[in-house]
Amino acid sequence: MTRTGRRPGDPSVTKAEILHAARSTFAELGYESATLRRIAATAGVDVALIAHYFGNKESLFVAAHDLPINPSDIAGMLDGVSEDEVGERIARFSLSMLAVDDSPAISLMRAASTNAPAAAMLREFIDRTLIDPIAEMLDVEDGRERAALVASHLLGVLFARHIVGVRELAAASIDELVDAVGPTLQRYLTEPAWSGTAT
Amino acid sequence: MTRTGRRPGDPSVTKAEILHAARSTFAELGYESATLRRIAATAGVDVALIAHYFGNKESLFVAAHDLPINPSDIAGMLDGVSEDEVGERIARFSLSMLAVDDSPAISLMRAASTNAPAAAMLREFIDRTLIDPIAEMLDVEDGRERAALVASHLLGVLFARHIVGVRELAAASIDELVDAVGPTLQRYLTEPAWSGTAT
DNA sequence: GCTATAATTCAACATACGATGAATTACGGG
DNA sequence: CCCGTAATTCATCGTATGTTGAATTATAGC
Repeated sequence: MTRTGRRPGDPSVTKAEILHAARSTFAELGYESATLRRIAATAGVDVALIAHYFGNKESLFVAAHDLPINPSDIAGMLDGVSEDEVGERIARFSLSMLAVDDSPAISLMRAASTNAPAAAMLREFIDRTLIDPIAEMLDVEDGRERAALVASHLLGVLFARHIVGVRELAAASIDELVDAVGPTLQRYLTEPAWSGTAT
Repeated sequence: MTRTGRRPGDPSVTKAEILHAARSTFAELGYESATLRRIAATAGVDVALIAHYFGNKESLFVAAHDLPINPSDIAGMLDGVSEDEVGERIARFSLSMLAVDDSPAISLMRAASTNAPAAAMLREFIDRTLIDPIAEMLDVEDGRERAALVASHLLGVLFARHIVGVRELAAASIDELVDAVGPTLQRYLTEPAWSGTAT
């Protein structure tokens, strides 16, 4: 059995396996509890190889979460949708994309809870992929506040369903969630101005 | 300077200081990153004293989060509130109680993200202090599902505001949040049946 | 085909953690 | 006033972590 040294085959698949293992391990355990050794073991690789490719743990985390969704996805999805369907559309798109136990979104949420850089990543991600495009589409003065409320509700559903494991939500299907949450998002987006959020 | 041995004064205040330090440290850093040594340092105490009083880290965590709010608080607060004000009432009560950076709720949320026992604690807490009393008050078939949606939104606002630090929500006052979120909760609670959540 | 370079593992490091046991000091009941 | 007991610290252990450097093997360019 060959133990040390370079092994035959394409190195890029090894690298991809590391990223895959990192994603699912971070998603399952969060940033601090996901150890490099465990990720390496999952990827069938020595710890040092991770350092070789990614330098340190934080860089690996960043690399593993870099391109989950790009902002144009949401923007494109909103294209040509009638105003009164936009809430359901956002709910369905976001939830079906993100409501999976080992999705990068859940991973980021887990990590963000205990790790400041991860929280910054998630904040930026929410800004770029949710708040920015939604606010731009709405094109009203308090658009960002409305979009932030939408984002907060989606985050809450994901948190309650996948992290806390609230029974009533964990038992619900995506369709049922969309039916329940969609109209709420709709209301946040198109209800005529209420007392209002911050300046 | 006295270094070792028992020190003068009431030991119960020392114990209380440990619990206080534990709460704020867990709230700030989450379960894994909040080290016993740091908590001890914050409390001005040696690590071993924590072990003496609480046994191990998990027991300390449980002790530090044991009685933040009891179920009757919510139940009592809902007493005699007219049906169309209940959403705002829950929003105001929950948010003013929980929307503080070092509140036990935020601490539990942080810990729940990466620690299964903490997630179980939070799940039970949500069940007992939110879903149970609200569902009982509603007294309709899908009461628990409605209450779970309320809880998820509240969790989302807390998560987005205090953990992720979404600007638009962090900048908003409690009153503004209540104005925005209250009607949504109201809708979840009293809107005539929609397509529905799980069985 | 040779060789420089990249890929990969092994071994080890310094550090920090949670836990434990022994020692020292103050308190409280008789 | 004395003595058992509780409160508190010190010292240390075993373990696990992230990181680093040296050694070994396959690949790719000439």
